[in-house]
Amino acid sequence: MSQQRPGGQSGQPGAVPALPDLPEATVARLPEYLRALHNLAETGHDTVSSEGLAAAAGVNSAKLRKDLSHLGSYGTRGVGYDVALLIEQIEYVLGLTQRRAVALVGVGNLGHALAGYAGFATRGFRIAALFDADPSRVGEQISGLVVRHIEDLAEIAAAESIAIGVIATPAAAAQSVADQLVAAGVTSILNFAPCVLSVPEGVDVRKVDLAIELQILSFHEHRKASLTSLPATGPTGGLTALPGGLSATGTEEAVGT
Amino acid sequence: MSQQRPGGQSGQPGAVPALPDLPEATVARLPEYLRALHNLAETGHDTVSSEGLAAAAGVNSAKLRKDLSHLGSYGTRGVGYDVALLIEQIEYVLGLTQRRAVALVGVGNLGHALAGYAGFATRGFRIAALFDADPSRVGEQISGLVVRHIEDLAEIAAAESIAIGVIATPAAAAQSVADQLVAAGVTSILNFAPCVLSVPEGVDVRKVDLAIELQILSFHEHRKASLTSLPATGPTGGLTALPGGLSATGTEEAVGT
DNA sequence: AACTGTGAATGGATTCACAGCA
DNA sequence: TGCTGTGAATCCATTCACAGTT
Repeated sequence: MSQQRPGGQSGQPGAVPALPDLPEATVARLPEYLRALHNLAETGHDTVSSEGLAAAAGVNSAKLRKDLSHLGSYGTRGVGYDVALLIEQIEYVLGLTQRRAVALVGVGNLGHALAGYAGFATRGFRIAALFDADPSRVGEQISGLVVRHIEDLAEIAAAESIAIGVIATPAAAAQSVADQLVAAGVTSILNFAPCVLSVPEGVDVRKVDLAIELQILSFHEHRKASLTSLPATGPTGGLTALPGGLSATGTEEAVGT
Repeated sequence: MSQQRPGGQSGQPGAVPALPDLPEATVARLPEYLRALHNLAETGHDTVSSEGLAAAAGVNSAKLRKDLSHLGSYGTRGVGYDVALLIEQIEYVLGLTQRRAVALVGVGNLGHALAGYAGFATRGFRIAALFDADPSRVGEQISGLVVRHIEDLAEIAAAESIAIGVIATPAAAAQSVADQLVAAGVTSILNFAPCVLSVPEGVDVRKVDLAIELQILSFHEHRKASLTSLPATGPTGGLTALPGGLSATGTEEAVGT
């Protein structure tokens, strides 16, 4: 449990090291832990064991402990983790101690829904501005915000200190929008358009493609169907008919990314 | 390998070759390759090199070749891959030779958007029915479909051969909806509600949590900011606003990964 | 000459199993 | 005793580099 921190070892109790560089897989799970912790806090739990939190987050406990150990986080042996403290630590690491301003570009079908999505507001973000390229949409009011023309992006992004952009435009427009976001100083992009974006070094892009998620499920449907109708191994290549071949999506683990 | 084409044959399972069991990471990338291939086909390309396809899909060429080799797919050395053939192979493996019926539960903000999302229709899926638990929403017409009460789910799922369900309800309702989907014979679930679902073995769940995606980006923002400025600070219980908010100005020069 | 397919090497992530602390 | 934190072992994924094919 002894953790080293780069630069200074003041024995400040409860202090968190600067920013440990976490494995990406860990980073991707921290938000899920955070959500589970908030649930626990609301239901009156002050402490929680790794087993309990792992169950609430849909992972196994060894993974959870390893993830938290990367934070340098302290649980108490024999007891568990302090819920409130762990929430603080994770929120700090994720940079959620400030409410981050987000620009949303594209107020079509999906954009409308995102603009109204309460989950953003309740989990650390503030949609600070809406943009669209279609003049007939500019001026429209959505969830208390007026849609601005994309040309105003740079100006507003600077004024509102916007560092995160969400692209909810058609694929054809996405690269151009990304370029404009980057030019306006945005360094993180969440892209809902079904296309690859190219951005300069130092800009992070995450992609959410709804159809791709369904296609992955479709693969598993296809495989399940082919397994039930072809109990024995298929032709070609000496397949292993091992029962362990299934990707177990049991009652405890139901999530993947 | 004697991989036959899906072609106009019926979806009779006995007639098709067994599916190779692909690494999950490969499965998750195949839809992206497929999208890139469709783009290439539309722009008149008959063949494509691993280098070219990799660029279009946003991966490196070694990974792409390894992925495709798992399919048993044949490119031609010295030439590349046949675009049309590769599309067929990937669509076959992903189970997209049939248009799969999908049930969408929850027609709130997000549900509305999903119901109208053209990408589902153009990429292998048919939204066959909409459901909601709120009686005031039942009967409403969205994108040509009438919203049904969730109680009718089992009946309609059977009639429409629905094996895939999408949950776009609030978190509080999601587990109950998942149970009902499973009871209705659904074996794959795409969950947009921010919660962990528990489902029986054999049911696949994928989760999309929009706030989590932003929180992951937030982490990277935080890290970028901490690299360019402050050394070490942390919350010691009382939240002190972090020094140096964020200089949103430019600065796309900085870190690597 | 150009490109694929793949064994081998590397690097990450997950899991195991237990030492050590409350 | 009950639980965390962590080295060691294992598993999976990525990358390298080149043999082999057209």
